Formats: sequence, structure tokens, C-alpha cells
Amino acid sequence: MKPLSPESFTRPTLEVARDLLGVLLVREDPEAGRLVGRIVETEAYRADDPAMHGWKAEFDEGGFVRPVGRAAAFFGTPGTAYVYRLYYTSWLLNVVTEPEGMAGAVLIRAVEPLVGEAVMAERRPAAKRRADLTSGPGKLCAAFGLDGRFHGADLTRPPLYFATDGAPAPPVATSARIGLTRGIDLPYRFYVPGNPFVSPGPPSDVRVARKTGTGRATGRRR
DNA sequence: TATATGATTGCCT
DNA sequence: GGCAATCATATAG
Repeated sequence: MKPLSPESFTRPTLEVARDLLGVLLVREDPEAGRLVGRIVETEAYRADDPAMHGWKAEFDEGGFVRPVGRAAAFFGTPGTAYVYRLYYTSWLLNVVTEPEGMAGAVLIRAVEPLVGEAVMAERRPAAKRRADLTSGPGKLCAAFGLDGRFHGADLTRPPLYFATDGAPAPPVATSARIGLTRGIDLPYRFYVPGNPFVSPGPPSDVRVARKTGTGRATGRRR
């Protein structure tokens, strides 16, 4: 098992998002021991992206505005963590991408448990099936015990890092992202088709198409 | 300062 | 499939 280098993240966000499929997420937990999951679903977020946090402030007034607030993390060192809380129950884990000074991040949406599954199950009391353990961005953070303390952490070294194990690259499918209300047409979601741990929600363009009856949903799934 | 809302989850019918 | 939970951040006044 080999940790990914910082250079792995100093690349275009879409490439990083796609290449992270099949990669291991490793957590050395002082209390629970080692937890490992294989990444099966990611999403990319970029500077020219209406779904990007703080994008509006960044491009305000027609000139370059210094990034502020939580959005500043997107411009930071590639390979560091951007962790934030959505609503009041869920933490989401992102990796910062692109060279320092450029905005970009990849959201880790789902992993397949490999090591420490008993601990994950303990931390996910609401999970009724095995697939519920880590089949969503908030779920996997709960299973791995991740929260705001990891915001800004270096993800190229313990206690939380990415690693390769020499397994062959999995098949990759793309779709619109899930759950967004802006930027829903961009095909920035990558997943391993058929894997039971891929999160269950429909891509956001399908969701909106059904709601508005435009019939715009095309067969992007699979 | 005040109000609207979201990169979700889980429990309800 | 609908809907509530009730926090941080963004945006308006």
C-alpha cells in the first residue's frame, strides 16, 4: 500500500476525480485502529462552477477578489482536506486540487469498506444493510469518524491519507452530480458502475427534469 | 443584524 | 416518494 504523493493532486480537478476511483482511503484511528475503504464515487468542483462555494465572491466586481471564508480552502495546498458540514448532521470530505492559488476540489461521495467494517457498522447505527455503511458522502465520514477537525489536514500522510494497492483500475462511468440546485448539467460525477456502495440518489439533472417535466433527462447513467 | 437555504440522511406513509 | 431536522454561511436590508 503506497500513499499518493502531493503531486497527484496538483492536476486538473476532473482528472483527479476520475483517477481517485479505485484508490484506497486510509484512516489510522487512535481508538478504533485502521479503517480502509476503496473509493467508488467522486464529484469534481471547479472555479468556473456555479455549485462551487464562494464562487460569486471570487468573481465579483469584474476583477480578481481575494478568496474569503470557507471558500479560501479551495485555493490552498493540493492534497489537503476541505471538510464542511451540510445541514446539521452531515460532514463532507473533499480533497483540494490544482496548483496552489487555483480553486478546485474533489468530493469523496462513496467508498467500499475493506478493513474495519465492524467499527464502521458501530458508528453507523442507522445502517440497515451493509451497503448503507458508506454509500454517501455524509455516511462515509460518519463511518470513518471524520469531522471538522480534519479541515485543512494533509491527506498525503497519516492519520488520514489516500493510497494505491496495485489493484487494476475499475471501470468508470460519468453523470451529472447529485443533489445540486446549481450547475446541474455538468457531468462532473464519476463512479464505478454496478458497485453496491455507489450512493443511491439520482443525478441532479434527472431530478430536475422529472420535477419540471422537461424530459431533458438523457441516458447518462451507466 | 435578520433571514434564506443547502454538495444529506433517515424515518414516515 | 415525501418530509423534517435546525447549523453554518451567504446575502440582503
